[in-house]
Amino acid sequence: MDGDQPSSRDRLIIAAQRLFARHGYNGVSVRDIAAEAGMNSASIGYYFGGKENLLAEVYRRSAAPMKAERRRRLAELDEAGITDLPALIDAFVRPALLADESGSFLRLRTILSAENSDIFSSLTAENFDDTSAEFIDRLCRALPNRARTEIMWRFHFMLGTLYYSATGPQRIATISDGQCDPHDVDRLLASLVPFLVAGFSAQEKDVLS
Amino acid sequence: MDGDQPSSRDRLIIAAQRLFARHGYNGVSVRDIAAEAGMNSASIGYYFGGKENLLAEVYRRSAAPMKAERRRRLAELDEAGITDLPALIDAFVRPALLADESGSFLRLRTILSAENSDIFSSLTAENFDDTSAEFIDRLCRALPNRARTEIMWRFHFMLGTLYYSATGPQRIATISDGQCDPHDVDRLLASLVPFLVAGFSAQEKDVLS
DNA sequence: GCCCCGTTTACACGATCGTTTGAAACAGGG
DNA sequence: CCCTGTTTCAAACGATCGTGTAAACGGGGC
Repeated sequence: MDGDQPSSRDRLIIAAQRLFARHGYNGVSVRDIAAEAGMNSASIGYYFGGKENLLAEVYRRSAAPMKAERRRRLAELDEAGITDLPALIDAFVRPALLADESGSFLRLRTILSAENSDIFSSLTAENFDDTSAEFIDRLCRALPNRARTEIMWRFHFMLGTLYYSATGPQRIATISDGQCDPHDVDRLLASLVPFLVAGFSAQEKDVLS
Repeated sequence: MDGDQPSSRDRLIIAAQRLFARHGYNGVSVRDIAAEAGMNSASIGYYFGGKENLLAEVYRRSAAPMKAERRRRLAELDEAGITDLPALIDAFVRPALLADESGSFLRLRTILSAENSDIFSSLTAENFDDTSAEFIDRLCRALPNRARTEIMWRFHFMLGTLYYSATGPQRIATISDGQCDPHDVDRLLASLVPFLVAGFSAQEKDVLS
């Protein structure tokens, strides 16, 4: 192991990531974060200039590896010439659930989207709009006789299954008496990917609009 | 129209419902709620004894019509002898999105699940566990050669698509340049129900576990 | 030795939080 | 009209919020 300790700045980001994901943005004070990191509460003003900037830093820090992993898997698919739907969906879904332990970043994003929708939308657009567009393009290519609008709806539904698995895991665990554990990522994916593949492949119902 | 004005107590609940759904629990102060209802902030202490009790009241008040509508539609199905999957899923999904304008109750529940997971789980169990079990039973009957565990996973995914449609609607609207509007409930359902039907009907992938 | 400068600390500021209080305003029956 | 119980109000409570400030710390270059 490398003996380098994380810098004070990093310790703050890590502590904030954990607490924000657990209790939301408004539910955590700068004093809480500083205490979790073992530092003085004024240091977050020193390093980031304020609580909001710390949040932005947490968001960027967490989004980066997830984006990178998605890109890596896409490149892998390209190299192997694979274009089938299951592989594509897996390449999108798996990095989101593996990015950090038990998807605490997805949880953070869900909370932000509800609590601070203005801050959230700008952060999301900044960090994810390009990746999403890329995946929608590929989905359209994998499903050539589905309308692009319909694909976008289904992409939207897929995001829902992803976020909810990270946000509300205790619900399914309760209902199933512990038989379904959303923290077991491999088991979750084994059910989620076929579910999504079938959903994406569904015949379009004739809608009036 | 009936000339009865809503009672002061009801006005507070309605105002709280709106604000909680918009900004979360921690993001709204009792003074905000009182102002929205046009009353003094002390009245929420007078009527409910505290902010948390007001939240519980809001939750119960919002959950009731949604539950009732689901039951009504199920009874309708029973009466007509309908047991097919699309009708069943529609009976579960539609009341959630129609219960109040643009699913603000789903939004509230998502926020609570993330912000105050302890309060939330008790409220959810109190208000929804029976309904969920009922639907899972019916899903198992409609899909007799799928394992119950798998059905529960897919039920979990369905909840995700529901909640996310209410929580993060702006995302899909942005990505699609406004072509997909999650507030258009009919259009949303026209895409969502076939998606879910296909997902529920999917072949099970052979999982090791 | 000394100073310098990036870091960390303790502390105070004004604002706002949830809640409580006590009295004013209100209603209706005697 | 007064009495009684309910509802509303302004004001204040102690606690905690995010932030700013100024002093103390500590290791490398002179």
